[in-house]
Amino acid sequence: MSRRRVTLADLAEAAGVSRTTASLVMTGRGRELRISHDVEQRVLRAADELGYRPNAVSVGLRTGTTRTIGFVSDTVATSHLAGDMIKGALEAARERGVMLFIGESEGDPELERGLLHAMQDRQVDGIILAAMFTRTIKVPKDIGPAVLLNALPRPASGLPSIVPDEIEAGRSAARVLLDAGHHDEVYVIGAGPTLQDVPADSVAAVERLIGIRETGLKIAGARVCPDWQPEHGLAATRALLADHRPRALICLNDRVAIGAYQALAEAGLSVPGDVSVVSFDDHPIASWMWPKLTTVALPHYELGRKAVEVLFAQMAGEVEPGQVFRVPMPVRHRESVVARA
Amino acid sequence: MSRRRVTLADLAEAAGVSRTTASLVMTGRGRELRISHDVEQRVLRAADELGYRPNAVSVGLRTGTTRTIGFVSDTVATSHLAGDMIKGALEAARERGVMLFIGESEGDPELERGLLHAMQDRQVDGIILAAMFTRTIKVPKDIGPAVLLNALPRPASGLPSIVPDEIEAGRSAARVLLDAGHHDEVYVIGAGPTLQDVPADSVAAVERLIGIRETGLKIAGARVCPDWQPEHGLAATRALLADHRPRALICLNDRVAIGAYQALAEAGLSVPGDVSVVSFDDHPIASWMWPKLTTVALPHYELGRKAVEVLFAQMAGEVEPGQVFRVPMPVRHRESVVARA
DNA sequence: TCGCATCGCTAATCCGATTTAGCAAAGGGA
DNA sequence: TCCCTTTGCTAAATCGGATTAGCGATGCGA
Repeated sequence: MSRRRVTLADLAEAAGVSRTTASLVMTGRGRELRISHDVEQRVLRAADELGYRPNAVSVGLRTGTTRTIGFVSDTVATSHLAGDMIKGALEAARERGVMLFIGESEGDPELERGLLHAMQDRQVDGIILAAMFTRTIKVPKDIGPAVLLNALPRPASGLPSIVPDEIEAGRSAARVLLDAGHHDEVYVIGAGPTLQDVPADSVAAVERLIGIRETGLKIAGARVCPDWQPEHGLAATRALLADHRPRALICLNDRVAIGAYQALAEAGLSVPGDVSVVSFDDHPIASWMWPKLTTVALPHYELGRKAVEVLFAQMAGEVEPGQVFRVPMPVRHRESVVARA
Repeated sequence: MSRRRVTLADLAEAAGVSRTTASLVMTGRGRELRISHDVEQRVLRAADELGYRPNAVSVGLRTGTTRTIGFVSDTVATSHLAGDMIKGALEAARERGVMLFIGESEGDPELERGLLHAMQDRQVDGIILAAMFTRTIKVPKDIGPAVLLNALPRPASGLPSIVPDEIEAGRSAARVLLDAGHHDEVYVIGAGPTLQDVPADSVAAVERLIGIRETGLKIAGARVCPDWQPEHGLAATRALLADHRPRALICLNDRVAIGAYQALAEAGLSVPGDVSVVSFDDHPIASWMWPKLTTVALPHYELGRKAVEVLFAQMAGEVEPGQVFRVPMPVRHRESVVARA
């Protein structure tokens, strides 16, 4: 039904010129290569009439660049938490006329290799290696131009990294409470009080704690969670409330905060009247909770954008080997923190 | 640093044969074209040693098929709700050795055209046109092999569609209540009682209502919501409770149910003790609510898988023009429904 | 008028594979 | 021994562009 695609040869014939000339005009090198204004117009008009669009596969083969990048993640692509990362990458890519391949390795190195190969075979211009949770990863050999998103290379690899600025986020959370007059009776749920008391492999936990402590906020106590799920937050907060009467809680993420809300309600304590709560991540649920949760947001969208920007900057030679880009985590002020009486 | 890729020419030279022979062996047509076992082994060994992998761009140019498909959505790709759709598509694609381009049109037809062009220019073998919420869409001309995901073509277009089976889901939700002995005093929140009382353009609302009513469940009353957000569910349920004392609620999605929970709590009613609640979507939040919400799940993952399967079936000529595939919506039995005393 | 530069365009090659057509050598029948 | 197949492989064309090298015509200075 639909006619064969219009090729450069068709265009050349329609305009009555050689394929070379047609190509020169279409790639904008007409001026440079002394094609007359008259012929140029003829070609452009024909291109318009025929609806000529160059075959990107052919261009890719000839030039070696496909205006395509690969986005390989452990599972981020489809996660309910971090889809915005893809969105940021997608928009930054579109602005550059670049398409995105996506793939999920599910943490399987064999699968990851396969995906990287499939992408390299398709001549992607670069690759974004993304992780669901901020962590260190081993970088495959011969990966070509690449950046790490939400991840740091385990042995230094020279690849640039883009990560959320968790330490500053920790400071921000603490400052939210300090600014509200909470100088003591502040407890931490999810990790702490020492940097050893954290869920396994959690870069976020460690850095958030560091940031919190740097502000000088006095941490009255803390409860670790083996994992940051609502039920763990619930259990940890219940345990805390058995012996203590907090005036403020720093929950190490929003899911933990859900559990904390629950435990506080059980204990007959109101948020924020009796206890102020501040958290991290800005999971969508944070603005559905009641009262709405004040939280320090993971900037997924910005992380995704930045990854593409850095990838291109790197290909242009504008990035130091191993450079780490920290993306600020903004505070979402909502209803769960109130000034201390 | 990393050596130039190994090409077919390199392989041929290493094996001491012509490029033709090397190609025949590598594409498995050696037998057919009478290449001797000896030579075949020589080529295979060389390929293994050199780590030869065919350049997919070149193959794409020559054969016209790229083992690549495009996934274009209004916004589904990055939505917190439907990332699983991508995941299903991704896995089904991987099983077939196919890569996925993704793109988001954000509902902008101009942007959509651009994305489709970018994909067609890259010679994708087929396209999945996906929608965030089930709805009817206008299908662009000359789209080539394509399927509609979570969408139906506005003027019939011959393209196959994959949609969740919302009518059966409505029946399922009603049956959950009927099975628990709720034959009356059941109210609907979000739409109804008639098929005109629905949010604009909501296929889901209409079909869920149809299914609910088909079971013969007596709907004691209903409240429409302009949009299915928690605050609307809250308002609608408050309004309902002002005049009525329900024993069960069918919320038309989980976000509405959050609001309903809130309103019930305000009114001093417990779930499920006083009021059973059943809902739709199985948003992640449903299993975090307290008590955990019984809900009829949108099978995002299965929808995504099915889209890829149908796309390939269609290219193989195994699909009727305009065929509609309805994917079952399973009930997630949790804690919000209890047998009526 | 001759030689040379410039102008305006095109022929030919290349990218890395697949595929068609065909060639040289060996085998088989008369 | 001659001719015809069959066997086993390869040369060459092709996909759709980008790019290099170069060709004929014109203009200019000497």
